[in-house]
Amino acid sequence: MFMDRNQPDLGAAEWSLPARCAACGVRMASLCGGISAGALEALNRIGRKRVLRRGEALIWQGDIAEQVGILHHGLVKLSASLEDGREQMLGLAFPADFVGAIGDRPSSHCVTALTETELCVFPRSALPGLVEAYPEIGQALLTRAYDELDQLRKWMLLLGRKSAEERVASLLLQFAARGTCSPGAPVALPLTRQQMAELLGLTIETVSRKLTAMKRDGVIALPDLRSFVILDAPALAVLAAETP
Amino acid sequence: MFMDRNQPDLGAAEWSLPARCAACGVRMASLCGGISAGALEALNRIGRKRVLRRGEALIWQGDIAEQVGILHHGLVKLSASLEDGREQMLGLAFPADFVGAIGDRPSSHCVTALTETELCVFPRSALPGLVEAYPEIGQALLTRAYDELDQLRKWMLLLGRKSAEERVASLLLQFAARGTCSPGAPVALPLTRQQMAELLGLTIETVSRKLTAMKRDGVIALPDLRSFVILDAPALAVLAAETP
DNA sequence: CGGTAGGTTGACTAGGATCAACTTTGGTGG
DNA sequence: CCACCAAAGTTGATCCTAGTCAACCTACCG
Repeated sequence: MFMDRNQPDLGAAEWSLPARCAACGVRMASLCGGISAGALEALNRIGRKRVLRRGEALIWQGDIAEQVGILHHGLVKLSASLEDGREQMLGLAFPADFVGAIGDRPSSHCVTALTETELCVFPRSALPGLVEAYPEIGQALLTRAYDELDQLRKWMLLLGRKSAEERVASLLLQFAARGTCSPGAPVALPLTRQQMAELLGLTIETVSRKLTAMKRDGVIALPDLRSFVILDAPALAVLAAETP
Repeated sequence: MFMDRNQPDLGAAEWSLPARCAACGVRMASLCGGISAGALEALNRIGRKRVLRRGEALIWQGDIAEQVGILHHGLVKLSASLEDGREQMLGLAFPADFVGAIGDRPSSHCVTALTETELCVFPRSALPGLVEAYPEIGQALLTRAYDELDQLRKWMLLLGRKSAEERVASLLLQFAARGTCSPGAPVALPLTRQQMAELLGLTIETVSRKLTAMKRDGVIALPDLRSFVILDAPALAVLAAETP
C-alpha cells in the first residue's frame, strides 16, 4: 500500500512513526525530516544501527561502497590519498549528515570515524529503488548534494588561494559558526592539530604556529587543546579574509 | 495530461520530440537524454536558447541565480573570488554539462563563458516544480551532482597536496582523457596559461615554467600555444602522481 | 615512574610567488 | 604585404611562506 505517498501529511503521520525513528535525535535535521511517513517506513525497514570505533572506516577509497548512512553521534571525516601517502581531508560529517553516494562506481574517498560514532546505515544497492519509489528521498538527497557542492567550492577557494593564517582563521570561524552562538564563550575544537592540518592542506607545525601567533596577538585564547575562545571576532574575520 | 510519465518509453517517444530537442547535438549526453518525452516537453516549453559572449557571466557570485542551463557549444568556467581579487577557478563546464543549482540561496560562485558559448537556459524558479512533477529530472540532476562532487574532491586533493609540477601534469592528463584517444595525437588546450593557473591554484609564471620543463625533458611537445602532444605517457602519469 | 601521543618551538630549506624585462603571437589597418 | 600594437607567454633574479627536520615540552595513562 502506497497510500501515504499521496498524502505526505507529516504532522498527522506522527502516530505511525517507527519507534526507532521517533526516538532518533537527529531525524528532523536529517533527510528523514523532510519525507513522508511511507518513505520513512521504507527507510526504517532497511536501515540498521551501526557503531564505528575511532579510526574505523565506513567506506574505502577505490572500493564500491556497500553502505551509506546518516550520522547520529560522533564525527566522521572524508579524505582522499595519493599512493605515496599524502592525504587531504575533504570535509567532515556531523550528526544528521548523510554520507555516501548512490552510484555504483568506486568511491573517490574514504569515510572514517574520528571519534566513536553511531549511524543509521542502509545498503547502497537499495537506494536507487527507494529514490524511484519515493521521489521525495531523491529530492532530499539532491538538496543535500547541492549544499555539499557549495561547501566544497568554498573549501577549494581556501585550498587554492588562502594563506596558512587565513586557512586557520577560516577553520576557527567555521567551528564557531556551527557551535555556541554566545560570543566570548569557548568553542569546541573537535580536531587534533594533525587533523586540522589535513583539512587545511597544511602541516601540523604550521597550524600550531599560526594558532600560537593568533593567541599572542590577542585574537583568540586557547584555554586547552580542544577548545578556543574568540577574543576579537572582527580581527579574526579579517585574518580569515572573510568580511562579507 | 501526464500519461507519458507512466510510460517513459524513450525509444517509441521519438516521434513526439520537440523539433529543437531533436536537432540538439548534446541531448543524449545531457540530462535531457535520460528523461521521458513528457519531461522533455516540459523542459522544452520553458527553455530558450541563449548565447554568451566571451567573458559574459550567466551567474554571479553572491547573486541568486535566475537561470540555469545546459551547455551546447563553448566552454564555461565556475570560479570563486575573495574580496581582494584573488580568484580560484572551481571547474569547467563542457557541452552537455548542467550549470546552476536548484536552491534559492546566493550562488557561491560565478559562471562565466571562456569562449563564445551557446546554451539552453531555464528559469531557476521553475526547477523545483519540474522536479516535483517529473522525478526523473531530479534523479538525473542527482546523478550529475554526485559526479560533480567526485570531481571536486579529486581537485581538492590536487589543490591541497600536489606540487606545481604534479598539478600541471594532472591537468594535461585530464585534457588528454577527454579529448582524442589516439596516442601521439595533439590534444587541444582550451585554456590560456592564465586560466590554467587559476584552475590549478598557481601563478601564470609557474605554469609556464613547468610546461617548459616538461617539454625540455621530452615528456610533452608544445606545437603551439593551444595544444600539446604527449610524448611519454607513463612519465607524465608519474609526474602527475597518478599511477593507479 | 616511565611511556606515549599530541603539541610547540627553533633552525634551516625549498618551492613557488613576485617583480621585471623581454619575446612571441595574432589581429588590424595602411 | 607589412608595420604596428596589444595580448599572451617566457625567462631571470630575488624574496618569502610554509615545509622539513629535530629537539623539547606537556598531559595522560598504565
